[in-house]
Parts: sequence; C-alpha cells; structure tokens
Amino acid sequence: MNEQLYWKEQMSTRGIRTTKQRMAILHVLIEQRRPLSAQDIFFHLQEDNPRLRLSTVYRNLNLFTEKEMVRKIDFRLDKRECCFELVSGEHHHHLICIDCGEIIPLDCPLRDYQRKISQETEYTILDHTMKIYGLCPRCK
Amino acid sequence: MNEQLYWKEQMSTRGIRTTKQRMAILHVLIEQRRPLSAQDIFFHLQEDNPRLRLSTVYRNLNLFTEKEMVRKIDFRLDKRECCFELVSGEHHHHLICIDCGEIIPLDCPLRDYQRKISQETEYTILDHTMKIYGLCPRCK
DNA sequence: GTATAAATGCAAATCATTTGCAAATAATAA
DNA sequence: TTATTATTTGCAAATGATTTGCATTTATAC
Repeated sequence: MNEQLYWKEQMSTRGIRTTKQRMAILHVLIEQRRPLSAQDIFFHLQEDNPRLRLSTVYRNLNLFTEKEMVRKIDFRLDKRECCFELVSGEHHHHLICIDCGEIIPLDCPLRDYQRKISQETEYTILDHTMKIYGLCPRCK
Repeated sequence: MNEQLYWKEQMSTRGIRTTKQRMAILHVLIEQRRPLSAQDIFFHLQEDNPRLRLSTVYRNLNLFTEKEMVRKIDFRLDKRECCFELVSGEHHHHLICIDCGEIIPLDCPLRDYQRKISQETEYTILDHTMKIYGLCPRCK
C-alpha cells in the first residue's frame, strides 16, 4: 500500500485530522527514511510551503510522538536538536557515524538483559535506549 | 585517599587551575554521588557561595567533561537539562525511575555486542550509551 | 611580591522548543 | 452543498537551557 495513504489511515484511526501540513511533514519523513530534526523537516518544506511555521512542525511531531506514529530520538552529536523517525517495523536502535552523521539501524540486543534487570532490581521496565557511536568505513 | 585531594591532583595533572569554585562544584558531585544537572549543583552551592554564577558552573562542567573528569549524560525525563557525573570506577549505564528520578548504575552488558557490530559493519566503535527507564518498586 | 595568563561575575545573547491568540480549516450533521 | 463547530495553523512572543563578551579578579610562575 501507498505509504502516504497508510499514514493518512493511521491518523484517522488515532482520531486526528489530516491536514496539508501534517501530510507534508510525514511526506518528508517517508521520503528521507532517516531520523530528522524539526529544523531538517522545516527546511525541506520551506520551498513548497512558505507559510508553514517551525512551530507547526514541532506541534505535529509532538502529536505524532504522542500517538506513537513517530519516535523521538536524541542523538546529541554537536547539535542539540532532537530527531524524529517514523515508527515502522521492529523496535530497533542506531549506529551513528560521528563524522558524516550516517545512521544505521540495529536490531535490539537487550530483550533478555531487560528481563534480568527487571528481576534483579524489581523495577517495572518501560523503555530503554541504546546508541552506538563510531566512524564509518569511509570516514575513518 | 581523600577524594577532594584526588580531584585536586587530577586538575593539576590535566593542567587546569584549582579555584574555589571548581573545588566547590566537585565537592557537590562527590557528596551527592549521583548525576546532577548544572542547576542542581548551582542550587546546592547558592547558600555558601552567593556570588557563584550558573554560567561558571556550566563553564567548569564543560571543562571537566573535556578533561574527562566528568561525564555528560542526557536523561531527558520531563526536564531537558543534561546531567553530569564524576568519572570514577568502571564504565557503566543507568536505570532510571521515571517517576521519582532515582538512578541506579548498571554494569555494561554491551562489550561482546559492540565487537560483533564492529565486525559486521566495519565501523570503528568509539562509544555507546544505554539507558533503561522504568518504575522503581516504591513508585509502581 | 610582581607579572601574566586564566578564571570569574555579570549581563546579554543564542538556540531549541513552547505557548497564546486570532484567523483559517477539516470533519460533521443538516 | 452549506452551516456549524471543534481543531489546527500562522504568527509573534515567551520560555528554559546553555553560551558568550568583557571588565575585573585570582592562581600560578618567576
């Protein structure tokens, strides 16, 4: 199925309206298929949607995050911005090249570990993050 | 050895001056033995050092981070601030209660995994982060 | 002690993100 | 289709964390 259509359906399923701006934001995330900051998305849209504001991008990324259509990630390389990626496929993590910024998805190796920690500490585990930083073959 | 003295030596080893303010900041980190934000440290020092500025706290935490005396961690709960902890003992990670903010250190389970990823992707791995979020026995 | 480079106090700037409000728009029912 | 209404947007201004510029103070080396 067309990915645009899929997300349009998702929005109605989750009870939020489909607006031009929302579709445009999702479109950039679909097209680029990598985590992007609000600024990144804003710049991509600038040309075709000159009236669209950065605050609208933020508002919608937050809404999408709440509705679990998008996941917020904090890479914190040199820039302080958070990034956002579409929630699709399996739960995963990222390998990041600190030089060129390339991002490679990694399968999650922490399922058993998480269970173990939960037993040992009596915490109810709700979530976790993992990021690996390094230099890609080209940059090293 | 006295921990204050240890860090004083570390500063001279790393070629930075020991000032009242720097010692005071390290003192709070030693005393609290948990990751603290610049604000946290600032408030702890307010009473005894009324002239000390938040900018001085930031400047020194950044310097300590650069000199690898302190490690910067971004927990990103509701507050956006970064935290800082003394670099001492083994490389480790954190289990965080999202309700009360308690932080428990965890041994690193990623050594073999990191080697495996390095082989598979041909990346030179330089660093990684991992955080587990949940509810502690009291908060759940 | 004196000289000098580095650190601090202070105010103001910066950067990412959020908010308030009036105007525009999508969903809904007539 | 149009009218109604709640939601969303544009815009400007606020917020909160962090950084910066500069005059003054201070730690270190001589």
